[in-house]
Amino acid sequence: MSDAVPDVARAEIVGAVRRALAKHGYARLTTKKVAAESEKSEAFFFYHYDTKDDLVVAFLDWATERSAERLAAIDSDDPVTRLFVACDVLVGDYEDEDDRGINVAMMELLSHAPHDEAFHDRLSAYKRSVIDELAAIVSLGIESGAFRDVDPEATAAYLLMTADGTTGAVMALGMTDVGEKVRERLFDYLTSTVLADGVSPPAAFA
Amino acid sequence: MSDAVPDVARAEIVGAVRRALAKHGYARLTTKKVAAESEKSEAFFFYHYDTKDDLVVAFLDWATERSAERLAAIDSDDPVTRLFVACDVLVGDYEDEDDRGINVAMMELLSHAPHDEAFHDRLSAYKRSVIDELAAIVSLGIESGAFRDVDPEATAAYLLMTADGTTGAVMALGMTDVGEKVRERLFDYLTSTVLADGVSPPAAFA
DNA sequence: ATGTGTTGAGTAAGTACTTAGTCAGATCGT
DNA sequence: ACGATCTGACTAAGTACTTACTCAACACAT
Repeated sequence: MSDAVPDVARAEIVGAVRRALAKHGYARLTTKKVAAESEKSEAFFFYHYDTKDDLVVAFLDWATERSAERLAAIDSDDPVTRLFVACDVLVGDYEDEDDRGINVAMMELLSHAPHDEAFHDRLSAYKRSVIDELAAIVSLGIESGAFRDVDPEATAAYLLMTADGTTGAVMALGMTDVGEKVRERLFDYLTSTVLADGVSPPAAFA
Repeated sequence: MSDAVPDVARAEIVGAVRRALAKHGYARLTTKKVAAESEKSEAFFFYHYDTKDDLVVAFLDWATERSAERLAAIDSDDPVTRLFVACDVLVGDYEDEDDRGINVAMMELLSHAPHDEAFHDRLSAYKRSVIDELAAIVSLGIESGAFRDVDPEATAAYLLMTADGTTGAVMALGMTDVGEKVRERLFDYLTSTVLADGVSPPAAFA
């Protein structure tokens, strides 16, 4: 669909937007700064995309796709493992600088979503899909008897909101101590409230 | 401290910045748009504050103070009631348009915090103070025997992160259904994990 | 008269986006 | 085979406009 932009050009553009966002933030983003993050000229970006906003949307599409793929890539048949790993992925890795930049950028676009329809549409679709994905894991666990009979949708939403809030404080403000504590509580919650009696968390999340 | 700006002028300025942020977002905020939200001229704002950023910081100071006051204003001696009401306040009221605008604006400033030291300093101090406040309530509850022997700091951080994530998705994306579900789960969490055996939630939070 | 508050009319430095053109390589008629 | 022509990718140098911020001048209370 609408693949007017060649892959190699889009990769270059998305990379430059990503680096510029990490360095300056969305509010201070200019097309000049984007171009400065690549070897190409400023006009190069306007040759492939019509407006500055389209550049950012291209980055956002890439970022949401990447995040969705990371969730989908969890390769385990065990619902218990899948749920713990999924939450771990959603909270994010604040040691990794690239990851941090991408997460902060997505947050800034999220908070600008009320004023930008393209951001709003893409981000709410993304959040919905993550909730669906988590709810599917929860449903699977209930069927297999590993989980209690909780409401899958509500549980999924609850877990995602906790993860989102944590990435905000940790990635944007650097409150890593809070991040550690919340991660711990979150896994405690899964163990005590979602897992059925007698089921233990995966070894890595003790 | 540093009350160079008269109260009446500051109120006018903070109000105009608040309305401009609600209407356009931080990324698209201009001093012209701020002035358009008041009867005063653009130069009026530069007479009282040196830079555009100072105007936004004045708003941020007002907003964090307002939020902190709301938490502190909870008037109950019962730790159970105080904890439930505090969480209710933190998740926010997404029916109220003003409240929504303020919360979205604070979120946008939060996600810009990595690129703005003034934002970073104010917002991390604010988050810390909220965690402290919540932790104090939890400690009180433990002493009184109404709560289990949980870690006050970790529990406080966990609750705040969940509330923060929820306001994000709900206020910025309008996912009110998710908000309802999470609120419900959050109160369930308090009831089943924080409250001691036999202690019931306040009537309003059944 | 002096100081405090306020403004209309600026200005220099950006801002997103355009234009007119270069250039490498595919396609073509002969 | 070989030049002519076309096409998509790319850019240097703009353009029209917006931006944050300034300043001389005015109002008015003390």
